[in-house]
Amino acid sequence: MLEKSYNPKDFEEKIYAKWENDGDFKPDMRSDRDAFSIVIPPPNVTGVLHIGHALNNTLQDILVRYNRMLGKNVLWQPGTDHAGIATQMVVERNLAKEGISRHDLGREKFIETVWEWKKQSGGTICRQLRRLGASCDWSRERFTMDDGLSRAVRKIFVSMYKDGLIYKAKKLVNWDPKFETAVSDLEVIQKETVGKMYYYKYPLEDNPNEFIHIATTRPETMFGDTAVAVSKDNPKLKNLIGKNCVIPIINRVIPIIDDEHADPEKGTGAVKITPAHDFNDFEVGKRHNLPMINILNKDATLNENTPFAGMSTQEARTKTIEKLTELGFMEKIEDHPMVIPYGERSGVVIEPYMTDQWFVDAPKLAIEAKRAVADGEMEFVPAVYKKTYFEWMNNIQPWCISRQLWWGHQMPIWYGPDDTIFCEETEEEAQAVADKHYGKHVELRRETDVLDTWFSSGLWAFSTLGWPDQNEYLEKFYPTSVLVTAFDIIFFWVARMMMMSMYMMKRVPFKKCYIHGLVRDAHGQKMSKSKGNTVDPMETIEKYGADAMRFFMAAMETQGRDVNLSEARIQGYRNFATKLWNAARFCEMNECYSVKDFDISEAKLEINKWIIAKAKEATAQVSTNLNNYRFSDAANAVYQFVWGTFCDWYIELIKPIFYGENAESIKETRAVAAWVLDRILVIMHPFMPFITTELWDNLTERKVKLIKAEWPTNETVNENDKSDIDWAIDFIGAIRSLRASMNLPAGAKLSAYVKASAADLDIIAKQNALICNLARLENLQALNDLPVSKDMVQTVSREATILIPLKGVVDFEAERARLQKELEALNKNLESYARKLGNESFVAKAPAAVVEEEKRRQAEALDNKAKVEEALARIANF
RNA sequence: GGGUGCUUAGCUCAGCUGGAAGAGCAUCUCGUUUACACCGAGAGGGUCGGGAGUUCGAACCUCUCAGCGCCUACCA
Repeated sequence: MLEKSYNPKDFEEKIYAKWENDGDFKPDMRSDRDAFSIVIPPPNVTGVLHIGHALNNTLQDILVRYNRMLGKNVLWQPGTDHAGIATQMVVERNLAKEGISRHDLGREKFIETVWEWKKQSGGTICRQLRRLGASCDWSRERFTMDDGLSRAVRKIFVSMYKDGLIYKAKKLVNWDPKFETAVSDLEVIQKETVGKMYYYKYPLEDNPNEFIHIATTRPETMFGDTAVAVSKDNPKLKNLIGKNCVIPIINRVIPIIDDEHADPEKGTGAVKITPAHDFNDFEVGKRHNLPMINILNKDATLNENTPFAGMSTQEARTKTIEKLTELGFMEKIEDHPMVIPYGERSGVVIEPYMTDQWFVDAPKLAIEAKRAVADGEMEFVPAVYKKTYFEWMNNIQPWCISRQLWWGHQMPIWYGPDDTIFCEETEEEAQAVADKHYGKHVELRRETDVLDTWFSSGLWAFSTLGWPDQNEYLEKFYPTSVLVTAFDIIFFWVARMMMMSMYMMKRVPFKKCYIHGLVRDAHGQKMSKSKGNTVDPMETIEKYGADAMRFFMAAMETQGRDVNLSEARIQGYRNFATKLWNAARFCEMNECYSVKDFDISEAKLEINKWIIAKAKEATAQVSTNLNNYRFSDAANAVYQFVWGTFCDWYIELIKPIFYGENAESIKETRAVAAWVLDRILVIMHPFMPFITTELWDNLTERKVKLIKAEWPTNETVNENDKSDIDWAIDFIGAIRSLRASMNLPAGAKLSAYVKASAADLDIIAKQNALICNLARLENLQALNDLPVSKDMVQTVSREATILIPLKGVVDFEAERARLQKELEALNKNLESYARKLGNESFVAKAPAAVVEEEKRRQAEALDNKAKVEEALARIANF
């Protein structure tokens, strides 16, 4: 027996453990069925499940479970990302608590500590994914720093290096002074702020009483200036070109040059050029062969090339202004809106910094990655994201992949004594090549830099499947079927996977890419810790169950839009689960058990044929919508069928059968009810895997597990099977509505009369008991020649007129008002029909079916109007 | 600056190829019935941001105005 109430805590974790132990998530490698595969967007190993993961993984799990039930051979490949900076940060923070820095430990020992940490605490997010119900094949769990995946990284690195797609260059890069490493453009967050614009002047070398006026937001960088640029198109300043000016304080002489970068309209028209600390100036410097003076240390303090060595940029800025003011060069300071770059992880100001770094030739790799999308080999869903993808790919810059961190894939680069580079997959190979190169044994020095985390993530689609080793998983599951991810990592990850995969595999990593939005709070505000509006999905699961949260995610996921999290709505879906639970209890109490080999086509009762047709229809809707990644439409189709059709109508309609005496009918109805409930469990399983499994396992002995039950396809629905009961439902609705509007006590059993076509009367005759029961009627009979009296209220359902005698209790005023209102509505509609049908071009140009439909409505409305007028006439004098 | 999206019922949002405006929550009535009050029945509520155009017909297509958002960018 099922418990009296739905309590997800009783079974969710238990059921998950059983699935996993039974190996239900593993693909069948001997099967030759179609493959369906997804690689999980690897969460950071340091991560805890946040609400965005809950959405992302719910959607994946729905697709995975659906396809598994469709009979495909399914692999959902899980794993985690080593998350270079993030992880190093966490471990460093832990060490700091004990007063230790990573430098105290040294590189090797530190890395050991990170691995130790991973062993202790790295599994959190995977445990949480299990709690959510994610049916990944955990036996294949991978980590981007695993031996196999590391080998993949080295192999592709070497290959790209040898193909000239990876190169070393001394360039300005985004430098994070906190972690003392380069970061990529994408890891820099631009924040709008109101800063200051500083105006001051540099004296000319040949005449210290003449000045060139400068405007800058960063006066402290003046010690790195190696020129001042003006445009030759600037009539006021062009005469200065070719002269020299003097940087105050340090009294260094620099040239005034002509460069298009100096826009006469902006600032003072003259720009100080600091090639080592500004991306634009760097370009100017290259054009004019200017010296590049580095004024910063790795931690962004000023170095000995400045008078303020050791100070932070802020301190130095204050000092510089003081000094300039003192010397009389300062002119004015204005507020100035500007954009300041911050490190995504560190939160500190990013400095353009001149260093040796390694780059991937992204513009070249982008060519094939773009072509694959343009040719439809990889398709974005929704398609708008294709634009975003191309927009970025068309403007892509070389990708800085080297990081001066310790945690990550150390680059397979070795330097010879004369700094010759040897790039090989292993140290032995590099040594061998080097020895041959030098003609003798030499000492090699390994590059200390590690790779950007996203380098290894870019290989995820094939490295997790065992590449570079040829194997059956790679064979069967690559390219993967679909990647499900949020739009914020299209560039970080999706684009890089495309580039890496097209380069190495010559095939797309996934055939489709489903992009979902962000999870926001109930009012569409972005969730953030500072606003205090974050929601912990684990708490939500604790409170309402994983199924309720999953259903919520599915029901709210409309293509590409953000999801607003509403606790009320999650509670609503918990209520939905309760509803299903109770419906199942109803079936159980009435002995509706699945009948082996029961043939639904043999159902004879109208009501049973009806629900079977509706169930097939709902199944088809869910299938179609899931096939098109329309999660909310799929979820709503299930919801509507289960609650609105099965519970609200079918269960109510079959109660009289169960309370009656017809053994044949009871037997058939029990079998059908059980069949429909089973069908519900099947089509609901991808959304709510736990409750459906619990019910599946408890209601009857089963031959198959629900997780592997067959998802029905290509069923035919006989429209005739639905029509009578649909008619009766409308009819019951009309009576209920009439009763409510007339304030007739629910308890009062009434008689009713009907005037209708022979066909409709036939339905009434057949479904009399059923209608009377739900409409609370004593009896319902055809109105033949029965005199119509004033003591009757009237309503209309489709073409049938319903009359209910109310001896002496009719409130004529209320009834007149009600009928009058109905009449007005009909007249309004009739006007619109007449207008349309009176329009010659409508009749001539609109499709015949549309015109016919309009005519039918007109006829129906006219008919109803006559009936209402009749009723009004009847009570006219009371 | 470039790109891109949004504006529909009190709230949060659906509405796929243009053919009589929908859901959930909230609100208001009413509760005969042992599956369920985490419930049931009924009802009210929208000139689909403003304007113009295309069309027989527009929430949907075009233009325009207004407001909001996101991504991206080197404006000293």
